[in-house]
Amino acid sequence: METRQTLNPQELANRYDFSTQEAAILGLWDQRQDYHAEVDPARPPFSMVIPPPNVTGALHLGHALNNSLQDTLIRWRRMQGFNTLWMVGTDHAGIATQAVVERRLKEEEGLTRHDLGREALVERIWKWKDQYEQRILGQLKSLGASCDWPRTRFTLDPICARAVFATFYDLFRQAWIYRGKKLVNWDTFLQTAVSDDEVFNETVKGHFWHIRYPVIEPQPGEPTYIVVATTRPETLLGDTAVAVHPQPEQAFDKLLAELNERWEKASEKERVDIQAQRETVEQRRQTHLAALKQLADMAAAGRQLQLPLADRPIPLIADVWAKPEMGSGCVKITPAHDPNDYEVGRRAGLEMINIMHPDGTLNATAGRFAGLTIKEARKQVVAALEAAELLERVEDRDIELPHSDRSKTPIEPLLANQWFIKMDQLAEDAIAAVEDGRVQIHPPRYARSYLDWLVEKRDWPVSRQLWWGHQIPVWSRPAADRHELKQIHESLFALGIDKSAQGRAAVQEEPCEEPDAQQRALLNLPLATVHVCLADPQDELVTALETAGFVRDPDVLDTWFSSALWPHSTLGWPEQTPELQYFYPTNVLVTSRDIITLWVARMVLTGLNNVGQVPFRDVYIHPKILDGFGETMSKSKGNGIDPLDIIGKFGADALRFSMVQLATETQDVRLPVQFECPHCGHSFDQTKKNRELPAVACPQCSGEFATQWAQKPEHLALPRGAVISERFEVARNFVNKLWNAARFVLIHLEGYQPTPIDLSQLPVEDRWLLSRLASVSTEVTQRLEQFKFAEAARALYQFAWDDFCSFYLEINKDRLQDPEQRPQAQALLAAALDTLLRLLHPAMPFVTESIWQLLQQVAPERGFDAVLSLIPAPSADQAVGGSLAKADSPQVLPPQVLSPRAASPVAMTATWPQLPTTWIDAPCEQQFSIFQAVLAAIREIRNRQNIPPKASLSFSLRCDAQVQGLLQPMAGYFRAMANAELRELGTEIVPPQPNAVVSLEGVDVFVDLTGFIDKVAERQRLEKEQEELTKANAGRRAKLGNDSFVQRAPEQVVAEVRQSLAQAETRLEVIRQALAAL
RNA sequence: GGGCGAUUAGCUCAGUUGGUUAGAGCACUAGCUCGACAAGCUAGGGGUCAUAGGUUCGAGUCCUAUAUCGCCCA
Repeated sequence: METRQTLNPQELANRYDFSTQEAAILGLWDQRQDYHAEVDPARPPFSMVIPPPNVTGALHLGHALNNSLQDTLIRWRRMQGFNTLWMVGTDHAGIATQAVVERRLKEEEGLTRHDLGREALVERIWKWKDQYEQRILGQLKSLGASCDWPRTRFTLDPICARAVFATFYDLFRQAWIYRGKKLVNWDTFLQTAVSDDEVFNETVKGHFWHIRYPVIEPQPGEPTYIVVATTRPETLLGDTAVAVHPQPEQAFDKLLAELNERWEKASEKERVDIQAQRETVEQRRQTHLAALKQLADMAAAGRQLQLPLADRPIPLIADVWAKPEMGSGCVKITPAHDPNDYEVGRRAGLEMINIMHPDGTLNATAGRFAGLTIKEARKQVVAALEAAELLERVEDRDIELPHSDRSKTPIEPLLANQWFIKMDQLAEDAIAAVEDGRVQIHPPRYARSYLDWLVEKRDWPVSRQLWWGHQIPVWSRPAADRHELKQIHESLFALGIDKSAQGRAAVQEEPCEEPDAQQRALLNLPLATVHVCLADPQDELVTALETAGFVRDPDVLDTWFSSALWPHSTLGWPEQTPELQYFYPTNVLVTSRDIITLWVARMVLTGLNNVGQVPFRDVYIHPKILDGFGETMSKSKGNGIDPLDIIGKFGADALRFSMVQLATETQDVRLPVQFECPHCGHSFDQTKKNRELPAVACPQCSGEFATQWAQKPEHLALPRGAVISERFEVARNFVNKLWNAARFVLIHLEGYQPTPIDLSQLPVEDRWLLSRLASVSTEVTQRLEQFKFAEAARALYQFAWDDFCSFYLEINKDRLQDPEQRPQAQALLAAALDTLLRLLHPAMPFVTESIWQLLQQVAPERGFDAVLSLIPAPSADQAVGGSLAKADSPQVLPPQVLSPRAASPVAMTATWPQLPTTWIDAPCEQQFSIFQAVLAAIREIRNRQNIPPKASLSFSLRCDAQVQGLLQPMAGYFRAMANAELRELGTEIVPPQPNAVVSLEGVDVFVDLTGFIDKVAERQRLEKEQEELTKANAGRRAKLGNDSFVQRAPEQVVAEVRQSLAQAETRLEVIRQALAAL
């Protein structure tokens, strides 16, 4: 930093050079490490954990929003005197990261993960992680995030891993973790299961094949075959039943009753549709009911069908899943390959036949079709059916087909062994925590999605068929019979793995679902499987277990399992570390609504289970940023804004302040997106069309530039055009305004000497400023406590720009010229700027720190610090609830004379302003607003009359003694701010002639128009004013003439209307006279 | 199908427990390079508060329905 001797404020650039300044400030902060927290029981803690960004890729604008808000909170609390910890780190993001690395492997080397092997692939992903983690942390730093960098964690690092295995072991031991079968969304390309939220549906053109299933030994009068329809004919190889509705008549009745009910409530338009449906159902009932009843009877009688191509008998069963109104009313059941059929299979105790290899080809159970891909098998199955004359007909149909978001290939449902976490008790505890207010969600409406999801208590499947993640710490061995089972238990006993294993290992025995021994033998199923879970997967028992024939589960845990532990795992749990005891529970979690269930709810339930306390007290859910079309931003749409582009073009403070301004209570905010032309700098709206092009031409200079889609050499050769939003200009301009206001102050602090400020001797403008400062700091504090970021930003913006710059600085221009007034003015200016910087620091840390450093050189000792230090720092017992207990105004009365004190060396650790409420002076603010109104009136006349700014005006004011007392000392300010000379003021004045008059409440302004008068303009202005007032008064008269208003409305409201009518009448009279005089 | 939310100026958004003439920023118009700031200053124009009902002395605000859009869950 420059020294006092070398700083010449006159030489500061008139535009804030954010890129240079940000780099310097980052260096300063890194050197000081004020962001690092150590346990200190004497001080109250305030802690947060970052939602760990995925190491999959770079940060996007949503992260910028999320982290701007968190940093605003943490800086604010730090300034309030809390010992603040912002825990930072990244998430390994299982499938997302593995998929990215695998895709690159395929593209760049033509290899699959199987070519490479587990160990080598995982090694590659670690390398990817190292690279991206660094990039992500770097991005957070450039955003100004004051995370506790030395404590950076990663969900796969040893500390987090320890918590993961401790949790798994604990749940396994209590049998809250169990293994079961589940249909998973199988991605045949990546050969892994993907979760429901990684699946998207796409409508594709397909067919509906109607297939005949012959009836075995039909009784006389019964059909010889049954028709079922399917969009996936190859799955019939895995069919284990055909279902028909058990009570078709009742089903029809119920359906019609429902349609009637809907018809009653429906609008005319909908009724047409419902009526058509009713007719179709009625008709079907006529044509199909008898046959369906017969089928139901056949099912009850245990009739069997011959499964085409596979030549197996399968039962005809009765199940409500079969819809009598659809197709033939019969449906084939393939429990291992369809979620609905799976449920039917469970109800009916059907066999579940898996016909697929993990790579999507058919396995041995498919007989002669084994080895074929799904696509090829479908072709051949259809051909074979045709040849056997079992294909009745084929329909064209649009099909909703699930696709994997990761590989963009169709999903095949597949039955697999999975580990589950039982949700009963865990969910109940997490529900209670929100219901009794231990965790508060803001805005409160989001508590509903949290609770609705938890009450379902659906068990949490935690297995993922991946290599990147925490490998499940369970070793298993199947036992074919009782003898082997006994042997296994004996060998475990010999290893010391039994009930007395004392926290090292736990055993579960999973019996086979199939009770029948013959069936088991047929399907090659074990009698039972013995599972051993190790608390530490590095335990030396591993070798012994593996020698004893146990095999470790190859799957890894769901990423959310490790992130669910984030608030306590990062603090060292299961060790009872001092950090855990001091910083847990954390205070606030800031996140977005789409992971309330996936993440927030799970953190609460694991926190309660592991630590016995909620992980955080407040959850703030911020809005989602959409583009100008109301669509979510994403790289795949081409409308994603890169925060680094914004930081480069507008500065980190502009990005942050914009984010804070966006954080309203609504659930979405729109940010229209533009392209920026790299040739001429022109920015223009993105459209749904141009955002998908590899190259775009600038409408201004017609220069072409490349977008993210550029791939061909001719496009890659073009310069890259950034995706930005003009909305950041507002905040960029604000940052610059602040910079220039500071320049003004710094320039005028020349010769500054620390001077005491005597509050009893202050002129009106200073009292006004202190009053505004006190109200604004109170308001901003309250807004932040309520998580109302946008409102805090609004209050700051309005104060800094409209009050501080437009009035206070302008007024001071005069005073600073006067040697007698100058020291006092300087003392107040320095103190006021100091306070403003503190207030803005949490949202705009760089520019405020830059200016603070300059102010340190010019005025290191300044005014309000004396008051600020009167505020008691929060004590350890004030930490409860996370909010600074309302320490309100200082216990000690604020002094009348403020002595300057040395300020904090950095803004980052300066005290948060909490000015005495006694400074709030409503009458003074009201009086000052009269001054502002008179000033505005004079300026309006000048503009209306087209009087050049350089021409001096003179004016007179008619007002009462009180207003006279206020405005008399401010006469000079009218000169400075409106180039207008106050000639006369008081009750008895002689208005200049000709004049323009503006009648305000309590004061009439007469501007001397000698030499300027434009009668037409003046008449227009007066007539417009007259019209407005007359219209408003007509409304008031109508109100007062309404008896029920006068009788029923509160007296005060009626009185107010009467008063405003009277005042408006007085003003109208002045206008009428003026019009007459014209 | 169930739930949540939105609809206010050309655009993006505020709008307190219902109470004077509905606000801000951007954009637009006119004027201004005066020693902090043209990324600026001064002033101005612009709104049947989505639609239809209802409650009320009084509705942008409360209730009901409709329309359009977005998100979550099944």
